[in-house]
Amino acid sequence: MSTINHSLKLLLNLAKMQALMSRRFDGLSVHGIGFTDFAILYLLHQAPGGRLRRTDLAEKAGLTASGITRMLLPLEKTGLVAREASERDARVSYAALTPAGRRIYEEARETANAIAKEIVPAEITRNQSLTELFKLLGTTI
Amino acid sequence: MSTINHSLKLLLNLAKMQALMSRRFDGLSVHGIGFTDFAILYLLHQAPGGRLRRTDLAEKAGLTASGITRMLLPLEKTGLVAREASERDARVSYAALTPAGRRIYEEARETANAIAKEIVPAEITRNQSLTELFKLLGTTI
DNA sequence: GACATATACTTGAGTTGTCAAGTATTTCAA
DNA sequence: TTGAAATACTTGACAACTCAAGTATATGTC
Repeated sequence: MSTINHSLKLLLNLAKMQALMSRRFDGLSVHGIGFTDFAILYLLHQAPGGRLRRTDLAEKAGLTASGITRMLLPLEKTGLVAREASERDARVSYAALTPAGRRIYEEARETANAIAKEIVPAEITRNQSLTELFKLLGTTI
Repeated sequence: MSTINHSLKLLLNLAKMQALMSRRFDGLSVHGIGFTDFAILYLLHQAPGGRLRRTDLAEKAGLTASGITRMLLPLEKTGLVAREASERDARVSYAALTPAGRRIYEEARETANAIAKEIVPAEITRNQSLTELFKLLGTTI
């Protein structure tokens, strides 16, 4: 085979797009957070009780356990996320959204929604095949 | 609006998928290169004369000018890419694929093709809407 | 032909992750 | 009930970028 297959081409495009996109989301910096921070706040906001085990949060965000430790550090320092221990298992600790975290999230969400709309034309998001892709790959947030 | 719109959800998924994916491409390390290195070699391989201006390469790869300088450094050091000056414009320099670079690229391509096939089921790649997405966003590699 | 502006690139400093290895706790099987 | 293996997390060292600011050259305008 002397060329790249379609799957690989798609992944190259995906990588490029993600790079461009994440730079656009610098607009979130007015709220003092980055794109990944936003994803974390979103996941916590969605979770029952506004909290998740660090491992689960890592998995949902597509990060490693180590990556989550690193990303949560500044969020805990600024008080957007609190660390909570589990009384059942001394190994686990939770990341929980604080009231301040919730407030920032809700503000940042408006900005993020606006940026996303700019980047991705609305018709595209209604296209089934993309959700199919994510489903098949098991990466749905 | 109290929730995330579809565009934003799509972008969150995209980011997650890209993170997972790029970790899978650690398989390229047997060739001594990473995923972005591979993308660079691919773009040079494709280009007429096997070379591109650094700026153009950056744009095509979705990196900044600074990022390209940084990424090319080790590739030049290991001799996969050569720096060539322009005789028309003293500001520009080209990145050119060397014979060694071409060889490594061709080897790595087989690995990358195989990994991509594993990650993305073939049916998906035939789905138009994804290419539509990339086209509309103008990010096609 | 001189000067403002644009373009191509590099560099310093910082951010956001990774992997490999380490620590603590839990679970399971003999 | 005692180890061996698994799980949850953290840490050190490093990679792969980013932005802001700098240098050098080119271009267009008066």
